[in-house]
Amino acid sequence: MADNAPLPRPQAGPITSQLGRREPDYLNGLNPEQRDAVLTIDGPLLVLAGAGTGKTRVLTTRIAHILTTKRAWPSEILSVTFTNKAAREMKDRIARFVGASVEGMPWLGTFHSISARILRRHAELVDLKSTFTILDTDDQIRLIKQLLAAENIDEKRWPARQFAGMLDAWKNRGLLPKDVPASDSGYYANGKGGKLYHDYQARLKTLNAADFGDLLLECIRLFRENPEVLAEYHAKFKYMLVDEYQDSNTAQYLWLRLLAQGKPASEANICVVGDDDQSIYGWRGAEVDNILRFETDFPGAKVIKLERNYRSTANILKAASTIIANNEGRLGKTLFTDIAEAGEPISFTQVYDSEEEARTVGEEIEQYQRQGEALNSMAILVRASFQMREFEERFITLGVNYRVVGGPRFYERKEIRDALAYLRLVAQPADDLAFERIINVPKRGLGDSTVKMLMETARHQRVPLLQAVRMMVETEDLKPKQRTTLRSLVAQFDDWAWRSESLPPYQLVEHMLEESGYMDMLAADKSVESEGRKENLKELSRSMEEFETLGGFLEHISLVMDRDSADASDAVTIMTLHSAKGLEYNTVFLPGWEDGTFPSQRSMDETGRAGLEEERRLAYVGITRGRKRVRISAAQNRRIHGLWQSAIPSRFIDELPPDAVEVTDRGSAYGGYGYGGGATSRFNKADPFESVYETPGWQRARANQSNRKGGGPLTIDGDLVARSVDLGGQSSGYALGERVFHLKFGYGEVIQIEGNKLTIDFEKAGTKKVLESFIKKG
DNA sequence: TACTGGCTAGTTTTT
DNA sequence: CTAGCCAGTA
Repeated sequence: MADNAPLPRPQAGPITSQLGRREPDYLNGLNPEQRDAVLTIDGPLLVLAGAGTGKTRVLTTRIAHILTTKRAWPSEILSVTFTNKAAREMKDRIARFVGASVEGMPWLGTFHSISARILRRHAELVDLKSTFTILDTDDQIRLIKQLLAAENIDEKRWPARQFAGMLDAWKNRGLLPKDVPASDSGYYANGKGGKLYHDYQARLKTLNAADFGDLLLECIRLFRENPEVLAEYHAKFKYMLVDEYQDSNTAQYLWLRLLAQGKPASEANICVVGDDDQSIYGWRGAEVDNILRFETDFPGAKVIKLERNYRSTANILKAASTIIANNEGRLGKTLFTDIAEAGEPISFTQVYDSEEEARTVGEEIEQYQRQGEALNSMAILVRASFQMREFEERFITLGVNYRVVGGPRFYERKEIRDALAYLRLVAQPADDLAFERIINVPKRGLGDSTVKMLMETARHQRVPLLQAVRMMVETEDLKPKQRTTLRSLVAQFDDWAWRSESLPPYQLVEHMLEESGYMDMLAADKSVESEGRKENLKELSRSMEEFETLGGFLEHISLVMDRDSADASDAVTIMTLHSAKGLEYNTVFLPGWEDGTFPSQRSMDETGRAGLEEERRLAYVGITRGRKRVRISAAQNRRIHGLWQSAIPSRFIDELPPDAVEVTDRGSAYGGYGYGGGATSRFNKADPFESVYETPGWQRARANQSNRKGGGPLTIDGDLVARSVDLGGQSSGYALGERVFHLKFGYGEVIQIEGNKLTIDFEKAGTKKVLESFIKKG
């Protein structure tokens, strides 16, 4: 963590210099609502900030205001964000207001980094040591696999990933092992889910480790079980601020509530900022309800809506607002702008296939570039990452510079994780997961059987693996070859541990990689990737230069996993809609607006109407990223899982306001079948919304369905799916005991029904949970 | 212990 | 289609 360093005492200078003025500088240029949000600092406050309405500005100015009016010291403000990027941006902006003295805002950070900080202070109260390791998903899976093996659970049938997902969901909901309802834990591995969770937690304690979920969950437990600790934080935090509140999950909500309990709810100095229309992480446990319920949680809360948009043209705002208006259960905001000119209409282009889509987008990008637009000001936002490849390929042939945001992150790359495992083991010799990772990397001739033996000893003696190695090399149990290898490995680690006292971390890692043979391994590797891997390791060492202690660096990498694209070159950005939240571009391309792709079929199948609404919010996020220009496209044909499928334009196209949209249909020119009677026809109707279900898109959707082979249930209809989900299993088209047929699994019998998910005992494939839409009556 | 073919599964991912 | 994982073989 960058702010781990001792804090400089805040300087009174810049603060007092602001006092005595009637109208501080930082209030200049704020609109009335923004100003209100900045100045209302006592009592609960909910700021509903639509896209591009100056949310971050309000948040940072508010902090600046609290500081300059001396209502609190930097260390007395708790300010929470979801991403490191947001935290960093806030720090930078506050520093600009108040001067460098704020560099030391120690409690400005992500939920996770702040929780980790608190936990390290009171680690012993939650059965950890303050040096505990933070596990990432990779370690988590490895650990779960071990537990599954110990329980003799078939990994094929009960994948570790699935259990990791369940664990995550439980922790997101703030549930300790004892709190998980039996109906929940009973499902996995025939009722062993609860026990596994319990064992998993126990294992974490012996490893002196916590996973991401634990950072919050254990913090909550700490507060609940130790009121005196909680009281300490009540006294400490005079003001609380939360960014992107719509993305908070139950655990984060509980965490905040506990910390806000120092005062009666109606007097809590808590300010949450968010936009219910940009809640796109429901599938990850985010509860939009948290923001919708704020006024109930904190009675008398003031609500301020920021609706004046400073980013986009009127046409873009109109399109976004019209689409999002189709959602129910909103707090209801409408964006508006002062800019008189409507700007370019949103364009919608239908193309023959995804290849042509990439070609078209490529051409347009080159055209805008010729007109003087920087590639940096253009972005392609896709629903799913598989859509990216086609654009990348096209840009390579065109020679257009591009940058992909997302994908495997730097710290998740294999070679980086290997290097980190070496470092972790030096910092924490009890880190068994790290040990297992590198014991045979590079290859040392220490295979499964040796590792098994070591683990056996470790378990019996109740010591970490590295310690078990020390014991084993003194016995005759190992084969001579392995014994020699292990002996020198231990000696190496002792040497590294000793060196770590004097060498700065970046030199230590270079030394270790060289000495361990890792670099030799890469040098011997003739594959294309090995060069890149070496580069990455160099980059790792470079990034470590600013850290003085190994512990400080490790904390940083486990929590601050951001992929800083330090790349300053001019390039088009390709990324998912999810990662685009919070960003803006002059020109935004939104390809792949086909029903099934976007909105994604799976979202609708799994969560029905709620899923569709979240997809719609994604559309809203996508459109509002554009400042000047938004260009939507849909392919008539797309290859999914290797086979070509014809697709109809997204239902969201039908929800766009016709007078802000311009339609072209390139697809028909290529002999593809267009839809309706000419591309623009449907937008010429007096009121395209008089019946949404009569629009060509829908008619085609319906026609498509009745033609589907097998004539399965209408899964494309959000309403129908939603109904079956909402009624909690009563409305399934299937009955318990019914014989059904699944294209892949064959015949089987329905043994459980949950909404549109059926558990079926297949004759050949065993028991599986499948979506109703994938089966038919047998 | 290390490699290679066959098989399976296949959204979104702030920490 | 294709990438990642496991099981069987050298």
